[in-house]
Amino acid sequence: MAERMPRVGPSRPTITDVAKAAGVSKGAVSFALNGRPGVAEETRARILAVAASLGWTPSHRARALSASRAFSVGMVIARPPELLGADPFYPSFIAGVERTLSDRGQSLVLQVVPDLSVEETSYRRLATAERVDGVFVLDLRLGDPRIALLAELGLPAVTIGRPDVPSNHPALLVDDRPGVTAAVAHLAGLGHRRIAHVSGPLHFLHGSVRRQAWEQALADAGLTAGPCVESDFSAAGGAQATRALLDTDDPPTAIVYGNDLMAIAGLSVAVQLGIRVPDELSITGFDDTELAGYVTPTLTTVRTDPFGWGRAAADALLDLIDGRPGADIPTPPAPLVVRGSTAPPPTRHP
Amino acid sequence: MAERMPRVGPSRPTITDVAKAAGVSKGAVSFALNGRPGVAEETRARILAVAASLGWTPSHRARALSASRAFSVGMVIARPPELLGADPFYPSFIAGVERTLSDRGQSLVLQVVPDLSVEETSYRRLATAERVDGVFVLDLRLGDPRIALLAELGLPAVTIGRPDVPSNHPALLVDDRPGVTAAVAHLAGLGHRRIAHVSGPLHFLHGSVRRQAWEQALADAGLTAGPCVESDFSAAGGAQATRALLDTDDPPTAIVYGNDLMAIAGLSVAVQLGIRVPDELSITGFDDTELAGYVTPTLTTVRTDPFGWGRAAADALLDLIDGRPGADIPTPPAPLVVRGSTAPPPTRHP
DNA sequence: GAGGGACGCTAGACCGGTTTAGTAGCCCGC
DNA sequence: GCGGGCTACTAAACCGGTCTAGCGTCCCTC
Repeated sequence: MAERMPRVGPSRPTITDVAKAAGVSKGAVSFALNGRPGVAEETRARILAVAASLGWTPSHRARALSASRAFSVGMVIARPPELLGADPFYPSFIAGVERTLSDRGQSLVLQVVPDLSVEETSYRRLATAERVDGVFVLDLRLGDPRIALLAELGLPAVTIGRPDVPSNHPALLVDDRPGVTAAVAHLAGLGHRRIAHVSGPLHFLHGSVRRQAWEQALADAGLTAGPCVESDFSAAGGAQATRALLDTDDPPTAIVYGNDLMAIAGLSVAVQLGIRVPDELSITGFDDTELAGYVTPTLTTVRTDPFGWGRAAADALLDLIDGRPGADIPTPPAPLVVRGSTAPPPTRHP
Repeated sequence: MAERMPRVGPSRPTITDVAKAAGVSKGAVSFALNGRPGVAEETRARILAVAASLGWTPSHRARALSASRAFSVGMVIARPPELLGADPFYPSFIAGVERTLSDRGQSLVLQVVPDLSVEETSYRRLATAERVDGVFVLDLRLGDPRIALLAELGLPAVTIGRPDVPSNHPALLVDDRPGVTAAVAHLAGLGHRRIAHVSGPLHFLHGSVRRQAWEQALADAGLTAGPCVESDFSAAGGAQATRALLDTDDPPTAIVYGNDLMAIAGLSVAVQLGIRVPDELSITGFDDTELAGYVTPTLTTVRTDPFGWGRAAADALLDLIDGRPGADIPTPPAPLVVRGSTAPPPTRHP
């Protein structure tokens, strides 16, 4: 491996060059540039002027080595690539993270791995090579093994959602329950009695929490739990689950989906089966993706804020890394956005 | 800023620790670990054994400083966050990039900026802080200013698509034309004569190239260019453009969209207007996103391979950084996937 | 007028690797 | 028996910053 590129021109000025040009020592330059006391105001101004005229910029690498800091945070996404594209969560979340990071001079190191089998390796690599100062933990799972792994690695972390195993990481408290509860209450209020659910994978905390919220909301409304199909947050899975739900003797009059992608695919299945939405079947999603407002009928769904979560999570992680451990961060409950895909159920015996 | 974290336990072993434990010098350890000649086979084995028993792992930071390499590549995405999520291109592309990078021990530094006004700053920051060894250039624009910027910064780069300004960066030759041509030919073959286009922003190379290909394909089929509406690759834009096209005296019988998202939104608009697809209107997309197969009717579209492009682009960039400049990389033409949204046009005067 | 700070700065260690210059030891040939 | 070349290794410079110890100098104080 050719690790050394041939330097083309005169290389960038270093702090030593600035020191020489200003007639002071390296240390003085470092102090001046970092705004530390111990340098006369006049000297500081001169040093800054020289640095500017030389076009000096700090070397990230040297600072990283010297300060034992990577000035970067990491994120490991373990999803098969074909699933990754369809879900708009990550791009929005990352955009939010970046907003905070660039404000604070840090950067994001992203790792995408195809599945859980290499996930641990990926975290280990980030940690042992000291490429990052901390990580985000997303897509929490039941009894998530990453909590122990991160403790072992001594890597600061912020979880998105509160894990169900003891952890001392600050958590961004994303609670999906109010959204699901609102959706179910909305449907129950319209008169629905058989309200089904198409969930995400139940080993995911968000998959399982949404499912539980659906069940609880039904109980609260005095309804018996309708059928629930565990799916995988994909369009294909949503379509398949919908077919399974509708192809029964006593199909539900409403389906609460774990995310928009499955809901949109389910909507399409209903159309294919000649079931009119929302007249004969009501549908709700979760996420409020852009497309939710542009399908027919438009999709009633729960509006989440991955961008805002990304910002908040990044702030929390950087504070933690800077030695200011914070408490868990609350997020506002996600509101239900009522659109065209929900309506009163058909009267049973017209 | 607290740049130094309190060290909790005994810190990780360094190459010096290994040297001491093995009774040799630092240099010998470095040579042994890097498989260089000049170390007796027996000594090398002993050093490796000691390193392993101490749990030594290389420090990325130290290597970066010493080798004047970041061992990272960068990617700047300039899109408003709300648009970023809807388009599955980037996640898939990044997944492909990562596959190559992790194989080759590099990592990806991602920057997301809300719009073009801060794009230049973002590239400059990556370059001047020497955070990355090279970058990908995506979403090429007409007369793209980044080509000159990267030349000024001396930053190795690989473009996705060939820019229309002179550049000495290797390009991943993504040609959207065959896909669009196939779509138009398919429609013309079905008997369509008025084939419209909803394009992406024309200042983007891919937006403009797809539009030109549509125009050329119409000419090749002996048809006059139908109406074209410039849109923005978003669902909202696609819906609006579709309404504009269909709300005329002589609406097209087919619409070729610049991407799937606009096509799906357009499909929905047609349904709302009571226009049956594909009986009264044929529709084609571009991308073959997951949802394309799960809307009703299923979407005829052009299948692109962002994952494969990511892999190839990353390989090319790393080769370039390693001093092995490569030629432009061809990619196979994107095939048309014929599904349910295209059919012969209605007979004009039944 | 001597002792004691505070200030302003310098010299140099340090982070953890890579890499070059130099040296000891060995075998070889003439 | 001695010069020459090769092998295997050591010592130390280097990458570009941060940070500590220390040293004049000036001013204040008693």
